Amino acid sequence: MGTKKENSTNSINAQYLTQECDLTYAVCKIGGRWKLLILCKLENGKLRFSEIRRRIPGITERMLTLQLREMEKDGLVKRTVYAEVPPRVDYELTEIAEELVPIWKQLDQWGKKHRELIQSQIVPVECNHEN
Amino acid sequence: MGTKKENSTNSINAQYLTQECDLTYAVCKIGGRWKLLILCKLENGKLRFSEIRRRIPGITERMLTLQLREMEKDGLVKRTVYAEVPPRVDYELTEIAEELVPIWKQLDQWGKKHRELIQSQIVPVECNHEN
DNA sequence: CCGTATCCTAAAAGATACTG
DNA sequence: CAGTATCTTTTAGGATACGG
Repeated sequence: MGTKKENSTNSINAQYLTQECDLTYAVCKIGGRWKLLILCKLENGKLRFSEIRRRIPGITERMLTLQLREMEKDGLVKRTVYAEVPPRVDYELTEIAEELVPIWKQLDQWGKKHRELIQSQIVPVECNHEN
Repeated sequence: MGTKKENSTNSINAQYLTQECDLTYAVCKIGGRWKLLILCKLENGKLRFSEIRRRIPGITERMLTLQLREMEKDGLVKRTVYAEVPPRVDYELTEIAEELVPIWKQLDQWGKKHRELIQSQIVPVECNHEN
């Protein structure tokens, strides 16, 4: 105890961000493999821990917890614990996180477009007999 | 030789992307610590290797090369080599990468806003005598 | 000038078991 | 249900030296 560790993903934060450009700052806050993906699940309202989890195939509980905690700390999600048995916790976007919605929508669109573009280019040299 | 390695940052690519959502795909293409930062330097036109390098404090040649190569492969930057001595190489955004410009601009704006917001919240308990 | 090649460290992420 | 706690693997990224 006392040895803080395992607290932050995107540890770029500490050094590089204090005076760095806002883009780098933003990337550190919402970058990484999971964050945007988690946030976008909350786009339509509150979700419970297990609901988020089910919507993100492949994420472990540990990772989800880690990312959620970090985003809570960064003011991106609001965590609400209900004093019930069995326990119930839900997560929702904060105002500042809501402002990211258009960004990830565009990014999603871009991803789709890029993927299609790339796929149309990699027409294999040897013709695929499937078609 | 033959053992491919050290080829990809964001190696999430391989497995998770084939059928994954477009957002994850996009994150893999332009995520990571450096890519957006590099791309945005090219926003106003071609730049040489050394120029990019100078504009990104803290990046090593190795990292810059790695990221540029990967983005070239992914169709995000176009690399042009001039047969001169001393050698000259420049990089520019591809069309599909140009479409990211509004996205990183918004992200930059968001970063600025978030940073200010957070800073205004962390008003220290003990008043700072500097002001 | 524009990179590679090696070697290395530190994070991120995964597997698994356990708990209030 | 909603997490922690460990442990291990994998990957990103850095330092440095050298090369066409």
